[in-house]
Formats: sequence, structure tokens, C-alpha cells
Amino acid sequence: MTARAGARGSGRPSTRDRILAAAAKVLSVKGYSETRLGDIAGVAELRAPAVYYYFDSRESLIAEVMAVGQRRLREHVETALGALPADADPLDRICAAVGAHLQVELELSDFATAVTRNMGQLPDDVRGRLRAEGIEYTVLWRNLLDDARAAGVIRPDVDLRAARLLIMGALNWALEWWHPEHGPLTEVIKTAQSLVRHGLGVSRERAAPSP
Amino acid sequence: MTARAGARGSGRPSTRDRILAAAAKVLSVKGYSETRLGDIAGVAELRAPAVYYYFDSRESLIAEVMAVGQRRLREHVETALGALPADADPLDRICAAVGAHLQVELELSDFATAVTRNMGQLPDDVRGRLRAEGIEYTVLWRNLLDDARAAGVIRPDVDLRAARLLIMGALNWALEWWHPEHGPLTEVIKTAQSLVRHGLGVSRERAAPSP
DNA sequence: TTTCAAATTGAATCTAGATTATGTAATCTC
DNA sequence: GAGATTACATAATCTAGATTCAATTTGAAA
Repeated sequence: MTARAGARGSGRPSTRDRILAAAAKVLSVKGYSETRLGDIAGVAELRAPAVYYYFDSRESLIAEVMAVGQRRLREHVETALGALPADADPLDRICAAVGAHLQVELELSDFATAVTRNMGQLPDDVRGRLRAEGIEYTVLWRNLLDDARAAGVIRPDVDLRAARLLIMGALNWALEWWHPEHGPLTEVIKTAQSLVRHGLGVSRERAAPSP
Repeated sequence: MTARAGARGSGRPSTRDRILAAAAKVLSVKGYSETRLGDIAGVAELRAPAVYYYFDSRESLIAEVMAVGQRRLREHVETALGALPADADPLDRICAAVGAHLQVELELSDFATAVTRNMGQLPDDVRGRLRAEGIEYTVLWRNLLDDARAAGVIRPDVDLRAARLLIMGALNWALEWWHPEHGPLTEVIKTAQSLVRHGLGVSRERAAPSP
């Protein structure tokens, strides 16, 4: 064992972070199958074997990128929600989450991009280890929708599980098609929020809260 | 060259189709990177080298699966739309397309599943060859939305391109989470249609057409 | 029932990557 | 300033698959 990858709490050499960031970038662009250890090392300005000084294997490196990505994603959305007034309308909260999700995923974090893009094509064991953190994020959304339903602002014919997954899908899939050159992300976010708000809500809903 | 893969119009041995179907199934379950030629051959009840009698390479086999999948997907949706009364409401047409898309993708065709699941992770050259057919399907949806807007039934704040891609994303992503055991697809379809109808439409919209 | 082409196979290549082994410059420890 | 130790690099393995080769089987026509 060249290096104990799990060793936490002491030092975190800059090189290790460079490798992680490089891996996130390559994964987010090329996808799991096309991501070579050599590519990652190249971006991190190293040779492939150097990676083994910090990680046990390509797989464990990728697993860590995914774990970080999931955390970033969830935390960013939580932060956005936290910034809302405590008594914000449930649909406004959902819209905030929609916007925040799109933003981390598409603009803010290669790690978040990497997770979303590759979760589906990971080997089963890696995916397994990520389930736990993944569920927290699921719960976050489930709560958002449950609250909205409890508040009576969601149409009764909408199945909450299906709706949640469809919405997440709409957001996640965006990284297959969105590129900055097509126009600012804000525009996409606005449309997404509008679709979700009206898609879920009983009629009568209008724009966002005060400022 | 053992076999001229492109040779069309004469015979289409059953074995060739078995291989294609096997490839579609494996691709739809395991994804591009995890799909081994040996797996495919196994499902088709052959050994790997036999595949080369019908296809030039693993890549060209996969490319053909994708091409078939795209055609199936488009044709199925077109058929569903064709079955509608000529004067059907634009939003009803969109909902029909939503339902048809989910159905081919999730229940009817491994080929369609394979396309949607793997398009994003294909090597660039293969993806390139698929663009053409892919665009036809894009156009189909673009027209659906354009017609609806022309009819004035879509809210003005909705950007049509973003909306289309978000909707397709919601549908495509479904194969990451939908499994028959969670309940009948019809339920998901209903929710999806409801989300889309209200997501796009100006208020006042209600349920489906007459019968 | 021989003969030729079609269809498949098992065994032999070949290659891209991941992983390992080994070497070495730099840095730190005392 | 002689070891250790750290942080890499280069060169040597090792392996899973894809692909190719060289039969072998099948089966229909002559």
C-alpha cells in the first residue's frame, strides 16, 4: 500500500486536491468510460502512477470525486434554501432548489457535474457506497414536495414520487444539452422554475416573493 | 472484411437480428462502457468472434443499435400522434407524445432504451453519425411546441427551446429510476402529462379530450 | 455422397490501460 | 551531512477484451 487513501484529518497536500479536481473535470467532460487515469494525471500535471501515491485505485479516486460531488450538490441547495425567509412559500422553496441545483450542476462544480453525469454508469459497488449520501438529497426534495402538498399548493392528481423524479430528471439532463454559448443559465433557470411552479401548483400562482 | 455490414436489401439472417437485439438488451441494462462483446454474443447464444461475421466491429454494431433505436423511438411517437384526431388540441398532442415517448423508452423497446441511456457516453464519431436521425426527432418536438405556442396555449414566459429540452430530460431520465415493480407505467405517464400540461399551458386547462 | 459456400468456433494476437516495481531528486531529522 | 522519508518519475507487468486466424461444422445443391 503506497498511501493510505482513507487517512483523514491530518494534512491534505495540494497535489491530492489537484488530482481530485482533475478527475472531476475529466469525468464531467468525458464520462466514466472514456476517463483514463492518464488523462486525469495529465490535467493534474503528473504521470499516471503518481496518482497511486494518493489513491488506492482509479476506482477509489472516482468514488471520492462522486462523494464530494454529492456533498457539494446537496450543500449548495441547502444553502440556497437556508437563505430564504423562514416562512417562504413552499413553491418558492422548490423553485429555489431548482435554480440552485441547475447552477451547481452546470456552472459551479465539476464535482457535481461528474456525479450527475456518471452516477448511472458506475459499477455497482461504487454506486452502492454512494447511496447513503444520495438518499439525503432525495429526502431533501421529498420534504420540499411533502411540505408543499401539506400546504395544499400542489394539484391532487400529481404523484409526488413521480413528480420529484421527473423534475430531477429535467434538471439533471440539462448537462447533456446546456452550454454557456446558448445564452445565460439564468434564462434556463427561469423557464425551469416556471414549468415546475405551474406544473405542480394549483392555479392562481404567480411570480416570486418580494426581494 | 469478413462480412459487408452495410449490405442491405438482400437477406437478413435471423442470427444478425438476434445479435442486434442482444446488443440492445445488454446496452440498455449495462450501459456502453460495461457492455462486452462477449455478453452480447452470450445473450445471442454465440461466441464473440461470430459477431464479426455480421458486423465490422463492436463499435459498428453498437452504432447500428443506436440507429435502430432512434428510428423506433421516433416512429412510435409519430404513430401515436397520427392516431389522434386531426384537430386535436396542441397540448393534447404534446401529452400524447409524452406518453408515447415514455412507453417506448421504458417498456416497448430495448433499442430505444439503449439510445437514450447511452447517447451521452458514446465516442464522438459514433455520436456524429447519429445526429441526423436525432435531429428529425428534435424537429418533431419543436413543431409540437411551436404549434402550441401559435395556438396561444403556452404561457409567454416559457422559452420553447429550454422547455423542450427540460421535458425531454424529464422523460429520458425516467429510465434511471423507473422499474415495473414500483407500479404501472401508466401512473407515471399520467403525472408526467399533468406536469407538462400545466407546466406549459396557460391556466384554464383541464383533463383529456372527449372519449 | 461430393463439393462448395455459409456460419461458427477455439486458439492465437494485439493493445490499451491499469497497476506494480524500482529508481531518484528533494526535503526533512537529528 | 548521513540517513530517512516524501513525492514523484520511468520502465516493467498484467489483464481484459477486442480483433484476427485457421480450422471445423452445416447444409443445400449438383
